[in-house]
Amino acid sequence: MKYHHGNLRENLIEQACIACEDSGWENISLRSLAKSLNVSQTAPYRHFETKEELLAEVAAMGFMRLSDSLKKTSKFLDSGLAYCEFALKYQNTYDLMFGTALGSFSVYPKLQLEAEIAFETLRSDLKNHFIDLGHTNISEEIIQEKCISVWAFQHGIVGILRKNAIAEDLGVAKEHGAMSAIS
Amino acid sequence: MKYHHGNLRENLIEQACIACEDSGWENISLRSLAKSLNVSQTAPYRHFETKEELLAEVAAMGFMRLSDSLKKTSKFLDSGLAYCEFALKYQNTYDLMFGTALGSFSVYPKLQLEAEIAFETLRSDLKNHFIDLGHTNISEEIIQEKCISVWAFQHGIVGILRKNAIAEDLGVAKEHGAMSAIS
DNA sequence: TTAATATGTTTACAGTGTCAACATATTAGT
DNA sequence: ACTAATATGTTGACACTGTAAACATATTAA
Repeated sequence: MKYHHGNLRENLIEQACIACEDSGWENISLRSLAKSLNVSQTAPYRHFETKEELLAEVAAMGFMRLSDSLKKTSKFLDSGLAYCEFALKYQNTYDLMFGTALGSFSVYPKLQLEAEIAFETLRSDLKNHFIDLGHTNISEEIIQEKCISVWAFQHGIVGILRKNAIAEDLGVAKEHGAMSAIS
Repeated sequence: MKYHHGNLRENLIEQACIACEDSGWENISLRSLAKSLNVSQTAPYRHFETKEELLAEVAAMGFMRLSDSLKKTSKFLDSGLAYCEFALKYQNTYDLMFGTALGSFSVYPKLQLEAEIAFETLRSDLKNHFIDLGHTNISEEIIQEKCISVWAFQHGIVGILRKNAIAEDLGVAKEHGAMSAIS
């Protein structure tokens, strides 16, 4: 059950998650990761074919945590805020999840699965929200569509505002967020 | 007027733009860029303090081209489409412009300026759109706010859809885009 | 014409991802 | 229990990378 190191694979993911949030995915190096775990520089290659494969694992963990954050909210309108908070609290991880480090999610089944779970969480919240509002006969397609809108909008707001390219008033945008996209 | 190479600085930016769109900003290297211009590996450092400074220049060019694309549209509703088309046509450049390669735009005055010009283009289109619709007394603040919404939404849609994380039906989303964000 | 400055080169350092060859610990098959 | 297969780890190497320091020369300004 126990090989040389024990569970190098999980330890690598764990350390990579920390390193990612600490200093961004671009500054993660397999070599320093390996060194910090007292293991040779090429040891990670027994567990990941490439660095990107490890990063995909880190991103998947990010989606799991996002799902958790979303699940903690009771009302849908809080979801938007929770999403924003997650994105701003774990900026570096968020960048990995939605940035260009990884290609299409479909290359990494686990990552795709976790991303879908996060989306499903939002979708069911939205569905309940519509029910609460008395909109009872809304098709799944429309819910899906609206959900994409909400996600995209929140994602866009977060991205644009973090650039400081246009405006700094995040508070307004946050409250504005979920509301306007589903109006 | 003519130094050793002539105009190495502009040539570097030019080649970097091509290389970026060809293979992504992550695969740009100052060394290979220098080599392709028949110049020593460290020559670029006489014109850019760091690689990021060159990338900022490439991103600024991207915003200039985005502004051009937006200016070519006559009606506001076409702006959203033009934005989407730009983002999808110049994916790698778009990633540089909105991704995590550069920090806050304000570090690079020229980049910030060009980004603001692009935003202003969209904003004036939106203002005219409201006028066309008969909404005559809308405050600048609200226009600004709505404009951020539109941009963020389009940005979000592009990002999410390119991930294939949720849905593939871009056509729907594109048409859906500009409309719903300003409803 | 001379001094300052802009531009370019050579050399070097420390770091990277990843491959190939090899070593050994663990497990599976007989 | 012995053996073969496999999983895991190490060493060493290759070809890259950004960028700093020291030096050389072309152009411009005084």
